[in-house]
Amino acid sequence: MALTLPGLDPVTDRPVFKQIADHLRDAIERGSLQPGEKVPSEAKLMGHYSVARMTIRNALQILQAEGLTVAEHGRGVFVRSRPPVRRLASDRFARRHREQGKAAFIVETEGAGGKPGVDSIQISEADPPAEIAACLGLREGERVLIRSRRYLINDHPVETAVSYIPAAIARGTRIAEPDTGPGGIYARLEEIGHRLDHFDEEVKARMPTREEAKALRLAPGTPVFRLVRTAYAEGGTAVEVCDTVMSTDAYVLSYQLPAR
Amino acid sequence: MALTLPGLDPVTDRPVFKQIADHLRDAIERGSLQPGEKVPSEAKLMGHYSVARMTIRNALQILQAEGLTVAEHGRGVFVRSRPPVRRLASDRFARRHREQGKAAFIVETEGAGGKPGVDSIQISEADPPAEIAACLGLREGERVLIRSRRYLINDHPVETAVSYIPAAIARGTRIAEPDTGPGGIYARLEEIGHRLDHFDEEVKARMPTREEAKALRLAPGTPVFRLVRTAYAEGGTAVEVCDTVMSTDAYVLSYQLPAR
DNA sequence: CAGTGGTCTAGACCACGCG
DNA sequence: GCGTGGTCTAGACCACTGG
Repeated sequence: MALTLPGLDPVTDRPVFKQIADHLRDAIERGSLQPGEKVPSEAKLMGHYSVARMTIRNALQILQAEGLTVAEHGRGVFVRSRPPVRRLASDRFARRHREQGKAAFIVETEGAGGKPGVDSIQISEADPPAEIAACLGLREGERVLIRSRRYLINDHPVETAVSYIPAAIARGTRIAEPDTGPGGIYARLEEIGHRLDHFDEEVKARMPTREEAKALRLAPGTPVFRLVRTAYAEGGTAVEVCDTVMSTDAYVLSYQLPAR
Repeated sequence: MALTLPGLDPVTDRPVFKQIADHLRDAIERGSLQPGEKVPSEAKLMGHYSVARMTIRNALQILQAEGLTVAEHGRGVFVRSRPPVRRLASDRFARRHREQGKAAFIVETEGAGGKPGVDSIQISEADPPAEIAACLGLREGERVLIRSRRYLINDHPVETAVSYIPAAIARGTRIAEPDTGPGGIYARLEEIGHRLDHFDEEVKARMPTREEAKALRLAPGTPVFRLVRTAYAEGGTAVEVCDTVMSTDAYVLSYQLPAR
């Protein structure tokens, strides 16, 4: 193989498969293996190290779990290349952006030279999950409009989002239609008298569920952000909660914090 | 075993080890297996499903990579119990907190009933990495003071942090001492005339490197947050960059976004 | 077709935790 | 000592990719 890998250390206590993973990780971090490049096949690695196949596979799996490589059946194992990231600024829901008439996602994606997309739009009315009811300050029995959708950039899914709006507010408005019109949900909320004051956004990160990995076509070893954002109208009433799951590969979040 | 698991589906295409992982995942999500509880041993699962050990181990590894279980050598595999989380509010660096005389981390941890700790404090002066120099707006050749440390709650590490302060600002001040005094770095910066205006915070998440996993004693399947926070003084000069890596198990980040 | 990774078996020996 | 998970071997057959 073109790539030169060290031999095994015969004295160390470190298990063989971890040593092999270390060698490959080093090669990736040094740049000897470039993003997109093919890692030596299992057969070649078996030959190089004179070990059984399972030992090689264990080593490769470490790298995969670390998000450094992806395996493609029948083709090989490849160093992962990072997709372009989208930067979310803390003023992304400012009124001045909304007034331009497009949803935040569309504007930002086009601005970055990508093709935005939204699919899997589903709308329903139901009792809210307890966590959401608490965010919205709803009493038992008050229902919510649920809008769920998936966002794509250049036909690749990057984010799923579910919005919850008190049914008392949304019922009969364009918020309950598939196309919410220019400026999206927030523009409609302001039109019907809920002038927005601020948003609270809560950020967690974790490994995806199977469903999330599928919906976002996540490579193994890719965590997700979970954002729960609550929109407050002037006067302090919560008027919407948006629960989103995003590929951490595709996003950098950016916030401004006050010092005073 | 007390837990009842379904049998294998003889018709599906889904590989056996994935089916087994599904059964166990269901049991965890349903609550049939509670946090801290022991998953049936490999031997028992081999008996229940009549499969080879590697098949069981592959199944268990899926759950581990998903962050649902941890294996303890010689004891068994256990459903992970989530540690208490620390919530970081977006006003956590507000001056009113700083003026109480304690560092943000100490105040918050004690307030939540935990025992705060800081260790591995290292201080040096060096040329900044390119990324940091860019954040600080430094010219070639301008050096920085580097303060690195690790934060602990109840003796468990949760976060590593590295601060970079232009050497021109920090040299000869208490910022270059191991103990920065009441209110920490930011209080000292304000005392010497750099009144803080705001912070920019950039949030990413990814799987940890080996070193990070070790320093934070991360369970397999736990991603990390990487925060890079730049402090700006009134007038717009960047006076500090803080690069932190945090266990996503231990933190929820919370931000307020403007709507105007 | 050859080469690749995906799944699975049936063993082996070791290291750790606990009684 | 026994049960646990950790590492490793040496095979097998399958499914996918590409020339």
